[in-house]
Order: sequence, then C-alpha cells, then structure tokens
Amino acid sequence: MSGPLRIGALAEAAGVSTRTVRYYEQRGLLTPAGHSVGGERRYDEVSLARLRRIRELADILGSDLDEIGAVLAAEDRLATLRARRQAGDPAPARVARLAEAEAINAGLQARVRDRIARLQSMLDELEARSLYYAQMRAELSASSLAAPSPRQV
Amino acid sequence: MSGPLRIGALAEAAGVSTRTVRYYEQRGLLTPAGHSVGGERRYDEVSLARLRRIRELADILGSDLDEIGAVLAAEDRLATLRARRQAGDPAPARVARLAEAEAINAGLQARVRDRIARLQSMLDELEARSLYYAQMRAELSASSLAAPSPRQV
DNA sequence: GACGACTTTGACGTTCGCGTCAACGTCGCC
DNA sequence: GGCGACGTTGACGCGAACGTCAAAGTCGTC
Repeated sequence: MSGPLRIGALAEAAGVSTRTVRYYEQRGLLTPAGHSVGGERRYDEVSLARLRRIRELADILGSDLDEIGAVLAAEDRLATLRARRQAGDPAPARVARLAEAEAINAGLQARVRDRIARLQSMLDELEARSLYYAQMRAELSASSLAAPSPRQV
Repeated sequence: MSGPLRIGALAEAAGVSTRTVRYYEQRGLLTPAGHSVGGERRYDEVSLARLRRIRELADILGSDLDEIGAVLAAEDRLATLRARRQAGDPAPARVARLAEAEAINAGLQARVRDRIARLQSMLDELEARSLYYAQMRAELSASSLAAPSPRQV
C-alpha cells in the first residue's frame, strides 16, 4: 500500500525520533531503502518492519545495540537462506543450508535460554518464599482458630 | 571470621573496582558499615554479601542501578519484616507483616515474570522454527532415500 | 517560483556506569 | 617517626544511546 516513507513518517510509525533512526543507521542496524534525488533518506515497509523489530528486541533484550545487531544479523542470515530456496535445488545444497539455519537458530536459542535461566533462578527463590508465606498464613489461621480472638477467651 | 574490610579488600573480594564501590555508595546502593577515625570506609561481611548481591542482580537484570536499587529496597524491607518476628508476637501484627511480605514478593515476582515472558515469546518462535527445520530435515532424508545419490541411480 | 514543512550534516549536551589521574591524608609496621 | 601501601575527595574522560540546536538544502503545493 503506502509507498516510500520519509524519515519523519517512518520514525512516527515506529514511535521513535528521527534522531534515533539516524543513529541506528550510523550503528549499522537500519539502512534506508534508497535516497531521493536531493539526498533525502527514503524508507519502505521493510524498513519499518525492521525498525519495529529493533525496538522489539530492545524491549526484550535491553538496549544494547551491539547485541541487537548480532541478533539481527543472525535473523538476516536466516532470511537469506530461506530466500535462496528454490524448487529444482540440489539436495546437498538444501542440506547445507538447513544445517546452517539450525546452527544459527540453536545459537539464538542458547542466548535466550541463558537469560531466561538467570531470571528463572531468581523466580524460583521468590516462589520458594511464597510457599513459605503460604505456610505461615496457614499456621496463623490455625492458631487463630484455636484462640480466635483475645476477647473470646 | 574476618573483621572489618577496607575498600580495596571489599572490592577485590567482590571482583569489582574501588571506584565501583564508591559509585554504588553515591547511588545509594551500598553504605559502609562504618568509618575509621581517619575517615576511611570500613565494611563487613554484610557489606560484602550486599555488594555481591548487587553484582548478581546486575547479571540477572542488566546494569540499571535504579532498578537494582528498587529490588534491593524490596529485599531489604522483607529482611526487616523477618527481623521483626518474635515469639510473643500479637497475631494481628504477624498477619499484617505477612500480608506486606506477600505483596512485596508478588511485586518482585511480577517484575521477573514479565521479563521472562518477553524472552519466552522469542524463544517460542525460535522453537517453532526449530520444529520446522526438523521437518525439513525429515523430508530431505526421505527424498534422499527415494533417490539416495545421483551416482547410485 | 515562492512558501512552509521537512531533511541534511555537524556538533555540542546529557545521563549512565564506571576508568583514570591528581593532590593529599591514613594505616600500620619497623 | 618514617615509609610504603592504601584511601579520600574532586574532577575530567569515555562509550553508549540518544536529545537538541544551527545553518543549510529539499519537497510538494499554491
């Protein structure tokens, strides 16, 4: 639908500033789809999707642009591998691409799992205390049944 | 065992620089246990545990000292609630403390669960693709059985 | 072709989380 | 009480991830 975007429109669509867009370009995360004759940056739907993905990753992983860049690079590589797929493709090539894709996917999974594991260990401790609190609560209500209220004795 | 620590010993025991220790103090995360007559910072085992906890949280949550501070504050509050517990304690007071502790614990759990959820959603996608790859691999090996190798035909 | 809205590059400012001097004082052991 | 190791405050430096302002050019419309 919507054609080429100027930087302001792109930025607004993604909820970031134009400065941020330019900074991402400087850091190699987002390249304009093209340029106008006068030299203005032009973007498209793909740019927008990528920019949104960057923000999503920032939300998930934290705003470490280097790490986001690494993840994006991995995802890009997966995309090109997918794009290379064609019907009359020699089997060995397909096997090789599949192997690479699986390796990249495994790498990404490892990154994410590692982070989850750290958080999970913290959550485990919190849940353990939670159980302890539940037990305390049970004991307290039991004792209050034994001696419901000072007045009632 | 070991008595009061000077800043250098504390920092080394925790694997950080003395600058970092002073910065944490400035940010309100770590207060010295006391001071020498001459004005040097003195720390103890509790300080060391806290400093290590700060680094642990940084590892788990990322190095946002404000958030780490918030978590520490919550944990501190839990600690003082625990410390207030005594034998001949009126039941209502115990109930109140328990309720507050459970609320704080729930808040911390919410924070952590939220982060885990984000990461988990990303992991889910990766695992989905992983399954897809496995299927591709199965199909490929099936077709290679049908026509094992070009040479064998 | 003029006008207003938008962009460009460049540069300086800001907040974090420290690293790194500098100039001075403290500790504790001989 | 002297000496070397260590600590104190203060200040500037640094890379990250942008915000902000200036001077100039571009875009599309009237």
